[in-house]
Amino acid sequence: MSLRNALLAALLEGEASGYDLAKGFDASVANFWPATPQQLYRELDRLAADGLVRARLVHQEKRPDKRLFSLTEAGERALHEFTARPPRPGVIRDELLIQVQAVDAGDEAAVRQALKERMTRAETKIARYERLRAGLLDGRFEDDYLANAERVGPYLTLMRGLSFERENLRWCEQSLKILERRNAGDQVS
Amino acid sequence: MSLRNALLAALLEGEASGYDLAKGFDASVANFWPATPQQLYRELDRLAADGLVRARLVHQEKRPDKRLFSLTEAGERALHEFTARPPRPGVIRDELLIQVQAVDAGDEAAVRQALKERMTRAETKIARYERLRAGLLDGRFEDDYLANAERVGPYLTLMRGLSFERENLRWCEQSLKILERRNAGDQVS
DNA sequence: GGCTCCTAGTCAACTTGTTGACCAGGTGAG
DNA sequence: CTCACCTGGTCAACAAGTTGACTAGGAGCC
Repeated sequence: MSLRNALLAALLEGEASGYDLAKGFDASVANFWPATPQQLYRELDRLAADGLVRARLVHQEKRPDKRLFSLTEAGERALHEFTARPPRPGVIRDELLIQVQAVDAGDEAAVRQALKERMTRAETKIARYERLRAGLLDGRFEDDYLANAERVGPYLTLMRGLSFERENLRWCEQSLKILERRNAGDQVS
Repeated sequence: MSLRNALLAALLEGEASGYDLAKGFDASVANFWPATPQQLYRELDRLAADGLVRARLVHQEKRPDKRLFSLTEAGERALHEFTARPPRPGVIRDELLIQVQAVDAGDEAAVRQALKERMTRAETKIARYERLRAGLLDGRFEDDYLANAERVGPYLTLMRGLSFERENLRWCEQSLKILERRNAGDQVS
C-alpha cells in the first residue's frame, strides 16, 4: 500500500518511465522503499488506472517505445494525504545481522568475509551519496541551500542514507576487530 | 526463506514457544528481521516438519498448553550453512522517509509531528537496548565481556541496533530544526 | 458484574514482493 | 562475427508478509 506513495514521491522529481524508476530509483526513493522492476510496472499500471498518474506514450526509433509517467492533480492530492497520516514504524531486514547474531554457532570466517564485503558496499554507497549531495548543493553552502532551495525533502533523506551507511561501515569495522581479537585470544589458550 | 534462519538464530538463546518468540523477539532478532505472530507459527510448523526444530508439548493447568521449540542438530547444521552463504543486501522500508522525501509537496506540520513521534520511539528503543546491554555485560567492562563471553553475536547486533536508533534520533532532531527554520524564514518574507 | 488484558495459540483470505523467462533491436568489445 | 549488455518493457507462478476473526480460561480493576 506504500509502494504507491513511494512512487508518487519519486515522480515529484518529474516525468519518468518505469525503466527510469527501476534504475534511477537507486538515487532516491529506493533507499528506503526498494522494489523490483516488476513491482514498479504493476504499481504504475494501477496508479494510472486510478488516475493518480498519467502516462504519455513516447514512440522511439531504434528503441522500444516507452511510457513516461507523471503526477496528476489527484496524485498530488493522494501524496499530500499520505504525508498527513501517521507513518507506520520502519522496518529493517538484514541477513547479515542474522548471521552475526548466530556467529558463535556459525562459520565465523565466512561471516567475517561477509562483514568485509558489506564494508565495501557501504563505501560505494557513501561515495555515491556524496556525489549526489554535491550535485544538489551545486557549490552552495549547506545553510544557504537549506534556506533557499524549493525542496529539502530529497536532501534530508539523502542525509539519512549517508549516516546509515557511515554507521554501517563503522559497525562492520568494529565487529571485525572484535572477532579477530577473540580469534587471536583463542589460539593462545 | 530467511525468516527460517532468523528463527533458528533466535532459538540459540534456548527453548521458546511461538508466543515467547512473538513477544521476546523484540529483544533480539526482531530488530533486523521482524515478523508477525502468524508468520512465526507457520514457520515454526514448517521447521518442525523439516526436522530443524523439535517441539516439546508442555501441558499447563490454568493456561493453554504450549509447544516449546528448540534446535535439533539438523537445525544447527542448517544455521551453520546459512552463515556460510553470502547474505543478500539488507533492506530498509520506512514510510517516514517517504513522507520526508515528499515533505515539500505534503503536509509539513504533520510530517514534523511524525518526526517528533519517531524521536520518542527512538528514545524508548535506546533505553531498552541500554538495559539489555547492561544485562549482558552484567557488571563487567565491555573489553572483558567481549574477550571472555561464550557468545558475542547478540551483543554485536545489539550495538548495531543502538547506533541505528541514535542516528535516527539525531537525524529527526536535525530535520526538525531545518524545517522549522525554513518555516520561520517563510513567514518573514 | 462487566471490562479489559494476558497467555497460547489456530484458521482463512488477502496483499506484497520475488523469480525467471520472453521479446526485440541497438551498441560496444574482442 | 559473436557475445554480452542496454533499453523498455510483458507475463506467469510462487513465496512471503499482513489482517482480522475465533477459542478459552484466568487475572486484575472499578
